[in-house]
Amino acid sequence: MTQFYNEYPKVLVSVDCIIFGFNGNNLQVLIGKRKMDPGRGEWSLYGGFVGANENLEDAANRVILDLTGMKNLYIRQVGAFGRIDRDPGERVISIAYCALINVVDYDDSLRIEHGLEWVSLNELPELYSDHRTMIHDAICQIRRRINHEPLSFKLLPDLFTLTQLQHVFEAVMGEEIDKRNFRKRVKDIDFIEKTELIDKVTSKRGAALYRFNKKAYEEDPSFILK
Amino acid sequence: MTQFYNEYPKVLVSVDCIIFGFNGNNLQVLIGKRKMDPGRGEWSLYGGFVGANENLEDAANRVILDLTGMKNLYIRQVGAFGRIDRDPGERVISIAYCALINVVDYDDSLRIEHGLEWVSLNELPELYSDHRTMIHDAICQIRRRINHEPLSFKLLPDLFTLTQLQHVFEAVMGEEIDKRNFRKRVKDIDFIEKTELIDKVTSKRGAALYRFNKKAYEEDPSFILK
DNA sequence: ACAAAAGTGTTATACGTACACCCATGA
DNA sequence: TCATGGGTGTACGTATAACACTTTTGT
Repeated sequence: MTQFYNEYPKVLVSVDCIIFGFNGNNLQVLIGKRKMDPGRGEWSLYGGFVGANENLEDAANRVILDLTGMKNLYIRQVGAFGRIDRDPGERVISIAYCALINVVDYDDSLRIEHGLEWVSLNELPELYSDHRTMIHDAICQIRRRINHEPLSFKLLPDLFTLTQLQHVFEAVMGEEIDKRNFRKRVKDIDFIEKTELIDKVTSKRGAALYRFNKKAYEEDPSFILK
Repeated sequence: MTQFYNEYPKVLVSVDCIIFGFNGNNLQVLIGKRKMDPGRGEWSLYGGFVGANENLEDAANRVILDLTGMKNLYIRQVGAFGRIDRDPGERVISIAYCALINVVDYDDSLRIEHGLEWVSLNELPELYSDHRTMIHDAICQIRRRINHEPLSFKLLPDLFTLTQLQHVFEAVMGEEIDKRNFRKRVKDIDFIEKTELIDKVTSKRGAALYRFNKKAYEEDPSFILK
């Protein structure tokens, strides 16, 4: 079986998934209480071991599909976490992935079935092992990317108001943005398209609904919002 | 031995090290021809397997020490690479690390002993497995960081001229920089200190030598060069 | 004397930021 | 009628980018 590298140690490799959602005000992460030893009962990200014939990203997508029923999400590797004693059971090296989902698309019964909770970033409890570091690294990465990649739309429905979009940016960056300046910048971005539709849910007056035009983006993916 | 996760597959985990140097004009990477199967004779990064009781970064530092005799280098994780068939021998997941060294400090006999070559980024040959992707990801990361972290000095001697420093930035970013604008920005950075020393090697007139003041940096690590 | 690299300021433009009021509607 | 969120423009200051000539010295 092993042909070349007989003499070297093998270790368990897992993926841990940081699933971000947006509740209108805050970025939230899906966490749950561990249902197995070691660490039973501690708050934890959801993860899984990488199969012998499974790519890392496939493993992450498998875990996320299991958790959310969703496919083809925006997903990025956050990094490898391999501290010797990071898993109290035995040596496990874990590759963290983060994904962004629109919570409205999420079938909440799946969340309950898995015993998961949406927790706002600023209300995170103590977490198992190095999971807090993973989340921290993930949010740093998203902050870096949000002004250069069309991330923000992944956290929103297909149709969204500019106020909703602004709230996503504010939640990710952790600071308030001036409404007029924000809208001025958005106007310059061709692939954020105004539709004829009006959202009457979030305000009495009604707000114009916008849409991310993927084709327009792919024709000219230059994108610097700030 | 295995207490908790008996049923899951274990795999080999390695680190691959992307060692960047600067030759005065170009960024260069240390690569060598593989001396073992699989892939014997192909150009490759230098790596090593992660020990059962070894942290990932420790493994990377071990490999780099072996290769260069140098410790405490600037080192960053680039990412985990785990495509099923990335290693033709058997499943190996590799964590890529990049390091920056000042080539003048490097004992060239070690390079020769390991059969390594400095190769400029724009002259890379075909590389073993996914090593080209690793290098690509590493340089992208350095480009992102060079304006926010004091990286550039790691590629230079302790004393350097502003022209040398500018050449580092140009090599990393892959574009020319205006000399006057560059020097203007450097003047605003307190921890890049002018010394009384003059370098007479690189020019007839002589150029002032500068130094990175680590203490000053740590007191005020805010740093945006561009 | 000349070649080669060091060193030095000004100006125009673009960009980011601060800021306050009217509008439309449902309750 | 009033409370709520939607929508709009300007002025100022800062940061960035473009640009050319003089100095020193070794050969």
